[in-house]
Amino acid sequence: MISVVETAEPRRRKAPRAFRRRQIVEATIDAISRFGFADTTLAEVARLAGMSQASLIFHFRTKDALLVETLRHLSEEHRAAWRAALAAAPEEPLARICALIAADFEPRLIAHRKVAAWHAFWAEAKARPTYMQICGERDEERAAVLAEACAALLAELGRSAEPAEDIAAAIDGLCDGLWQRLLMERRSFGRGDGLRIMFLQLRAHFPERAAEIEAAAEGLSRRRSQRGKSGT
Amino acid sequence: MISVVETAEPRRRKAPRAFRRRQIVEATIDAISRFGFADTTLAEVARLAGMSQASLIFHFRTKDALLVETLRHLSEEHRAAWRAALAAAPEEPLARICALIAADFEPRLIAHRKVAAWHAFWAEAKARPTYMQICGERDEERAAVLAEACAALLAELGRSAEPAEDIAAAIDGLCDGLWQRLLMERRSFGRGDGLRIMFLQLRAHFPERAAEIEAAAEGLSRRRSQRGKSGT
DNA sequence: AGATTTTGATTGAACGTTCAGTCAGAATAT
DNA sequence: ATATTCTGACTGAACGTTCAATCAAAATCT
Repeated sequence: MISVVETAEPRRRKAPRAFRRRQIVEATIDAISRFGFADTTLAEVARLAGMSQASLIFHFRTKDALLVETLRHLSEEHRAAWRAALAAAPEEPLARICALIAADFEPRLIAHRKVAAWHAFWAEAKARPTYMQICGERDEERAAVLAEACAALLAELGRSAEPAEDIAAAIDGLCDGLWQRLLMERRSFGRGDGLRIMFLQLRAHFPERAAEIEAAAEGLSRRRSQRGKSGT
Repeated sequence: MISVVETAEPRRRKAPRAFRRRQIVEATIDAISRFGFADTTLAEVARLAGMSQASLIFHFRTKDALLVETLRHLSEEHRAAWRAALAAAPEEPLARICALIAADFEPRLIAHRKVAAWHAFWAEAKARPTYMQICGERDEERAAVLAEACAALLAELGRSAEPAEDIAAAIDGLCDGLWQRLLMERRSFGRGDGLRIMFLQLRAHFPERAAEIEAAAEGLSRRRSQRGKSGT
């Protein structure tokens, strides 16, 4: 439970730059999730990464740069996940919405380490404009796609008068809220619970398509069991 | 914008214990909301409170104790708010649900300072069991009341088969998610937006009572304008 | 050999906490 | 009423610790 990434030959030097950086970023996520943002020190990150404190400073110039890189890593991973899910989904509004929701609850993304780190950055973002910007970019893009899909679906249903933006905001907001629950009630609240509630809400917003939504939910909980626990 | 609580005679010594403690707690909320948890130092809190660093330690024994007291203060304030709202609401399930939602968006509670501080504590909670416990107590109680009201409402509507707990979780989760948006998009997202989306979701869950819900929403946005900005 | 990567030892700054002492006002004595 | 004692509130200066960052030397790779 100490080192994050084990190599076959434990003492290989001169690992590729990118590999070491990634290794350090993962250790940073671990440190933040275990000790919180305030108590995450370079010494602790170095211990978790299995290397010296000076090495961290060699690869990232400052602690701040390391933290920014870590947030950017989380952000990119999340963006890649929902983009891939969207690309794989059929060109149909409801399917796209379901894909976005499912992507947000992929086991890899909601691993406790990462959810904890996300929240730490979010909380700190108000004080650091850089964090705010990185988080903001990520959210805006996804929110736009979701709102678009909602608008298209409402048009299909002859409900164009209703505010697609607000329905999208409700879906997006519930995602965030359930992520928070994943963090706070790790033992009693898992991926299956989150997905179930998301799709319950989706059915409430689009009762005409309840059957399809139910089917999509079934498909998801079938492929993976209740609580996902994969790492990266 | 510097001192939190202004007194008529600015330099009165020997202020009542409780008064000073409160003054310090408010300064702590300010410091956390401005600089983040990691950069909140006793020196800064002292500056904001307009007194010496040593005085903070005199009133609270340690920095940790001050932080715990601050979290407890936020928690109590929130609990008092929804309990009062519940007491004032008619003994009718839907009205109780509306009251709980409205209470969560009272201007006093969603002042930027407080939302920011809440999130900072939530993020640190995973690393500090004490925080987790204080946050947990608050949530559990409210969630139970909300679930009960949902169950009663479903019974009224002849929909007892549906999972009241999950609908309550969806409502609660959206509250949390929208709070997060209040924090991240302070400029573009206010109390009115939050309430509008909350009631949109509520109408989706209980379409039979859409008219009443609409009326409740109207009543709220009428009494207070779009974005509330009260202090304390 | 020369460039790159890694590290232990070190440094200066910042932090929470301690402490001896000041001050104002209440309590008590005269 | 005035003087004296006592106590809780408050402070500035200092202490010991912790932390991010530096650096020169060692190890490794090309």
